[in-house]
Amino acid sequence: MAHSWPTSTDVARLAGVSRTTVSFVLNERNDMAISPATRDRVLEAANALGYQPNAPARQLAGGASLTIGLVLRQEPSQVASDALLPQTVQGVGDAARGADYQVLVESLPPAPGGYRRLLHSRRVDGLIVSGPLADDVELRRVFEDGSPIVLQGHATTLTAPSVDVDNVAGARAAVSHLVERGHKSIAMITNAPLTYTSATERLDGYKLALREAGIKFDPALVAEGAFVAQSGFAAMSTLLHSRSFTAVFVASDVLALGAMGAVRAGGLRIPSDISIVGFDDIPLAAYFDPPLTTVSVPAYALGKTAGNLLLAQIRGEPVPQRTLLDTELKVRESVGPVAARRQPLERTDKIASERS
Amino acid sequence: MAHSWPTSTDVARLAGVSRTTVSFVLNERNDMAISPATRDRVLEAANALGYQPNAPARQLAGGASLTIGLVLRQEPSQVASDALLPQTVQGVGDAARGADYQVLVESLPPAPGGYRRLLHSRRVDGLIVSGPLADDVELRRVFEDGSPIVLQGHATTLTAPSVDVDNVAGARAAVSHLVERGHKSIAMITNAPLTYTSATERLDGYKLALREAGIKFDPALVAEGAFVAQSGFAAMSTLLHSRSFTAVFVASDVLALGAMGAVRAGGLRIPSDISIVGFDDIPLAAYFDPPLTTVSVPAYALGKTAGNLLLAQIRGEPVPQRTLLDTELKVRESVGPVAARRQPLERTDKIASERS
DNA sequence: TCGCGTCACTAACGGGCGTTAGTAAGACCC
DNA sequence: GGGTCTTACTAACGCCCGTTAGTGACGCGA
Repeated sequence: MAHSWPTSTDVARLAGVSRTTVSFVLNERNDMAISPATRDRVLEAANALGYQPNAPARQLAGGASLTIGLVLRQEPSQVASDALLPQTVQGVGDAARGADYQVLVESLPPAPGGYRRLLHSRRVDGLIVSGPLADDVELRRVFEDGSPIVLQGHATTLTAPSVDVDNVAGARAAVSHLVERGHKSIAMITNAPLTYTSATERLDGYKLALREAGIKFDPALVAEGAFVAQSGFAAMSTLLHSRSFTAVFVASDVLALGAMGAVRAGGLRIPSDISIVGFDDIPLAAYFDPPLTTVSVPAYALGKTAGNLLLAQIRGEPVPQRTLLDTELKVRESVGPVAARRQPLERTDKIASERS
Repeated sequence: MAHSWPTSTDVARLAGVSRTTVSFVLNERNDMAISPATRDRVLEAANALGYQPNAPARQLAGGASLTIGLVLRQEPSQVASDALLPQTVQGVGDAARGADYQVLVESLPPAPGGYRRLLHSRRVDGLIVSGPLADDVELRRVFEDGSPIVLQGHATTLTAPSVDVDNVAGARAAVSHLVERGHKSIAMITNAPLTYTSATERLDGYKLALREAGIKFDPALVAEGAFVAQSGFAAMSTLLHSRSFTAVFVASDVLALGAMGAVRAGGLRIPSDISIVGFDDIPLAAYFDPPLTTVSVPAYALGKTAGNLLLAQIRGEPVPQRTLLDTELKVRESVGPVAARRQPLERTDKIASERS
């Protein structure tokens, strides 16, 4: 089917030199002297043939794979609703391109031996692992074996370098913003189950801001969400029917949109009845109704930083164990002054109904 | 840094056989007779050492790269706001995994020689190219050279196999739905500039539905959008101030959200004053206010189909030149009966202002 | 006992590249 | 003009695997 493309032997023959000379010229090795005339002849020949070095052969000869692996450990439903993923992937890609590397994306290999196969078979020089890892024994083994690895977005017992956004500080800023506007009764909807470190960290930031404001933490004001808008809708419905509060910190914009729907379904208005602050600043957040005040996550930078750290590690450079990127509070229109205290909503069945 | 992992020689030594025997056993070749006892010894040894064949060496010995390339040609800003991209990538990944292939993602190499380098250097066995290609001379050359290629989402003059959603039928269904509800004055906002085939196809579907309904096409009712929500906001503002209509077909959910903001900014309500139908059915569309009636695009299937077609092509099987996937109209709450005719809005400066 | 066929394996090569060791040719010195 | 030093190159090996040709052991019928 496909042609058999030219090899360095062809270039050598055309230029009338040995294959070794071709290799020296093309790899720009200055420790070996090549006359300018020969050099030009070789380059010209390579150009004329459209020669492209055979990557696997090159790697076999002792080089690197020039490829990094990006392993997405999250569930398919999670990645589908992860509005920041494209930006992160782009960041990784740009970091890679800067070092002439490629990116191999492996979306969730629950199969045992997943990492090992990739590294071991020399397909990749290192791995960026994103998503929940909990106590991934295999990953630990691979890392302790000396393979370059960068964790993205999740702290673990692993001592591998990790990159994440400063979830605690971001959540704290979000809740402090509500406090500054006079809110004292502030609920929270988590972005994920509390087995996810990003969820616990954002919860910690919430608690911290409350403590700083002298507000007592009330566990009943915290509802657990999970990745998709529907869970934000459900969590908000529950909160509205069980407790009274004037503001909510929803630790994910996607869930915040669902939560806003639940607020409306309850006949309340944002921000006059309920104020909302989100987290992530997905591209659509500025177009919610009302535009969502949220904590901006530098998704592109997250990917780029992870990529650069991995590349540094591959080059054998020392790398910090934990890198936290700053968030930024984007103030829009979903937060208002504190509303009059109200009673929890009455139960009505239709409110909690799902949407397609 | 990283260890030097076991090679097939190590396995052979441990099993007390030759390297060739190891290869026969591991590749399950039945044209060569191996005693069960030896077979087991080899497998055991491989297992004990955690042996993993060296991919580049294997490829050099005549095999394939077992990798397909996914080339994203769209602008960074486009991919950032492409809410369906994660699903598409997952589809491609699943198709690949089924054939023991990996996926190499190359996000937009505007550099000349981009495709060639990838194919030519034997890094990938084939390419899925998504995004605008217009008249990509280089891609044509590569394809005519016999390299397996699948185009995703864009018709061109190229005769390479392509996969796309049936944009015309989808748009037609969307607009027909509005017609059925009694609308006769229907505007449209395109999802992208008309140099993009997906934009012209959706426009064609719009025209087709109008013609079927006996409604005259009015170019002044069509505004051009471009990928991001802001452009939907701007296009809608323009339309509202220049023309009178009762419904809009916005050929992208992301833009539809922006458009909805413009409608509200004009003091109008959805669907009582203006009905809206979107396109794409992004995960958040069901949580817009009101929930958006839209044309559902099977993003995952799009990726999976593209992957499967490419793999078939790599295997040398015949492949259809054009594959169109069906859309499905999701009826939600953004379309109502036709409202009373009204005059265009008065010009007010603040309405067209940007949002951060 | 020889010839023949099967079984179970081994030796050796090829793939394309990087690289080390080595060689011929010219320049230079006394 | 024999020796050393530099310049400009080449021959040959290794990376690790798949694969083809070949070999020795063995059983069996004539």
